[in-house]
Amino acid sequence: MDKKRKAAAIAKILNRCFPDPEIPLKHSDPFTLLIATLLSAQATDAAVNKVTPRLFQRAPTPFKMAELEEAEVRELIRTIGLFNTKAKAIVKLSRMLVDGWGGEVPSTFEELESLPGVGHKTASVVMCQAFHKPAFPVDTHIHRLAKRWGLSRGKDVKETEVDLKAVFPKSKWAKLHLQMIYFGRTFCKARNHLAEECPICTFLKSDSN
DNA sequence: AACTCGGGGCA
DNA sequence: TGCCCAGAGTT
Repeated sequence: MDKKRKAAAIAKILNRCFPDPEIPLKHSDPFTLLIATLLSAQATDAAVNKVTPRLFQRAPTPFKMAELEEAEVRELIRTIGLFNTKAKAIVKLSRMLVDGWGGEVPSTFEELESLPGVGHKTASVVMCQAFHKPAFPVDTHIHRLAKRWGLSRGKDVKETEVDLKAVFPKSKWAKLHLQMIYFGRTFCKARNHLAEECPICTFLKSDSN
């Protein structure tokens, strides 16, 4: 079967496993989602959810966040990995939003990626989850799954993103990003790959291709 | 391309 | 304990 048919079958299985995938603060405003996504780098949902209530109570908007001392932000997110780097980025980013964008989060890749602490992956999450624009955030989980499923031979996430965009319809990118991450965390783990219990591995094996 | 930040998860 | 991670920036 060709890759698009394989991809469609995989998407169906993912929908069954994770019908309504969530990320921290997915349904919030763009600023909150941006900060939560930035905090999520190399960290777990639980760790992020632990610090965001106090952080956003103290500074719910770029204007409020821009007024905080870096030391206070660092203290508010102290329990998260990379807290020093992230605190610096959050304060500077907020001040940039106030000075250059009237306190609004921009909705283009170029503008988002010009902000400190915001790379292509974080920008992609904001683009598709906050602004509902076409983007497929590809991280190391998704990179690994795409290769295991034979949907990409990309040697980095950049190449994998191109390959995945070619086989999945644009309307599904945002949801697939979340579903694939949860799937990678549950079944196709980086280490200790649970191939016997993995519904997609089972499907691909049973299929003659 | 390699290194660094950093607490947490997992073997 | 040691290695890796829902990345990004610097050298």
